[in-house]
Amino acid sequence: MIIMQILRSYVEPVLGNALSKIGIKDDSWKSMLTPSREHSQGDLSLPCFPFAKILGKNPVAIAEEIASSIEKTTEIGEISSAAGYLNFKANPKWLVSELLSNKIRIGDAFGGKPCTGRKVLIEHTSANPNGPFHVGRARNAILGDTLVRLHRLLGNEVRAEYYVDDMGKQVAVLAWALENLSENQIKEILRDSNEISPKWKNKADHTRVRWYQAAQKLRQDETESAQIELDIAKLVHDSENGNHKVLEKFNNAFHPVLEGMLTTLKRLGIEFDEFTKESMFVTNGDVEKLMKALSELDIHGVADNGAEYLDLGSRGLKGKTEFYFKRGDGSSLYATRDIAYHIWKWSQCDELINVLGEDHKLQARQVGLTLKELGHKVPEVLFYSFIKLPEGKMSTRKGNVVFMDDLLEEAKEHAEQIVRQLRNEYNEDQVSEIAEAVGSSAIRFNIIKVSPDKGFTFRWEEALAFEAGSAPFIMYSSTRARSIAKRCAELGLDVELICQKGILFDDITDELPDSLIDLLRCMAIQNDVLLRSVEQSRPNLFANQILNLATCFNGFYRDCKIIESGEVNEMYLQISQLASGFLKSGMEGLGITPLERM
RNA sequence: GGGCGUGUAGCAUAGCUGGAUAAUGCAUCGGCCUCCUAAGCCGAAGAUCGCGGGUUCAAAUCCUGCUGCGCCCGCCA
Repeated sequence: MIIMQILRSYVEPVLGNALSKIGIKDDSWKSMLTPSREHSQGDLSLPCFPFAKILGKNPVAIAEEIASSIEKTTEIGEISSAAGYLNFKANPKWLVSELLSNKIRIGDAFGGKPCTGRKVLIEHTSANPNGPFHVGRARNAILGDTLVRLHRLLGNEVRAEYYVDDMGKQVAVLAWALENLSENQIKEILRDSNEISPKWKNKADHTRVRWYQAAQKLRQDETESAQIELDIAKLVHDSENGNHKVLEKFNNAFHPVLEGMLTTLKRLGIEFDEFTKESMFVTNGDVEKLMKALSELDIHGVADNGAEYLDLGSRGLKGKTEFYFKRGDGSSLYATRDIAYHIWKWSQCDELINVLGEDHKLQARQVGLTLKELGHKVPEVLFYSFIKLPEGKMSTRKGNVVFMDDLLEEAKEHAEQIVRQLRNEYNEDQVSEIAEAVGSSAIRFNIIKVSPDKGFTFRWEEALAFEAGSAPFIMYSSTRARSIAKRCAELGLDVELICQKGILFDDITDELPDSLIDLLRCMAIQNDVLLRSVEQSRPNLFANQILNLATCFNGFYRDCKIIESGEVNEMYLQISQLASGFLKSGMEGLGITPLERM
């Protein structure tokens, strides 16, 4: 149930009537009737400037004329004009009764329906399993998981996928190193690098990455590299030809690393429904079939050594237009396998979304154009810009990197300090539980709240700021609401029963505090914002909504005492509980852990 | 060199399907805990929305040129 759309459905007929009376007959004004920019003026506004020319009148006068010709209704509480704008304000009493009517399923943009019937497949993260997450790589996982959660909140059936790169050079390097280098050799090769943190010496993503790094270093070393390159090339070649023994070796090499990486993500509330291995499309023949199909396209071309490509220039690609899908030796490339993967994904969903770093833009374009060429739909892609450090680009090699595991620990410790300071009555288990939730939620929110296409500079002070504008701020509002409900229950009230009662329009007082009305309006648009956030794949829009909701709740909390000298105001309690529910579902949508107390 | 993205108070950001006085947090200054959790609330101050042109009744928002920054332009992944 989308309240503001309901309001619109009441406004449009009366407004259309009024407009046709003064000579505006067509419907073009409908797109001009938009949510008010100036929040204090109304909920829906119509700028009357375009009518000025048509009617030969001053827009201010037109707005006034229309305003005075429309009668208030139960739903429309106020029609006013200001500076050429015609403003409609929802009747607060109507908002209260509508919101408390239990017709709205919290967090569900489509009212009573449990499901939209849409199957959405979201592929995100898919990081090469060769080392621990740093905050840069984690932006993908956090954005992707938030998108997954928001789609679920909307009622879509979602599958979260991790595409595992289990073949090719990167894994080959890791596998080679694990087989050929001893622990002592690693120590020697990496003697100039940072030591592994003792905290993570049992976490395979942190330990095995050293083998990977050592191998990378050796490969650059002139004297050693030739034979290593040959060895690795053979492994790569075998894996690409679907050699089971080699693929198993690769699997044994990266699997513990992937497990370690997933442990980190789990701590951030991120989980996957399915892992799909890249090698599957080689071993099941899909890639072979695909390359054959591509060879038969009009835009297909062959290089001197037999390598094959598509010339996408005629399909709108600029710059270098050749898109190679087959090497001279006949083997496939990463992008080719990715296309096979996409065709497979399309066979099991209605909507396909990929979360990719901005460095993949060209590649994604090539994949998209090729899919189109083959008669498939093009997936939607959420691109994000990279996270950098104040010192510059994040680079494991240069040691200029912040590991997600360290950030999580640091955030938790910081939160623990604050909890101990603020609530010395909590025991250590409580402190730890709260701190863990606060820490990981804050990290997530810090990243979600900024627009994906914006570059992001990671700063410790910001990641560890738990004030207004952060996840803990939202969590705090939510615990306030819960604490009130608990108090009411302690006073012997059946809170749930009271909330089910709703409230009759005529039983609502005419004088409602502004902050209460603000909270109502904020709740009224929540599902609209959710829908927009999902449609545009912009989690930051919804993050902002929940921040506003928390702020509005705090205002309501200030002005509307629910319990006053032992007496409970039932309407306030119902509104508080509704807000509590909106906060909770919103937090779940963002991956913020709701707490009972903090 | 070409393509894509980005530039908004001291800092970090929101707004960019054109519309009213450009919103929020941090930092700065001032006020609020005998009152449902002060991780909070209220107030003050702070912006030539990168620069120049254009379209429009109306531009932070659309178009165009310039400029700073980022990413990409492998028969790598």
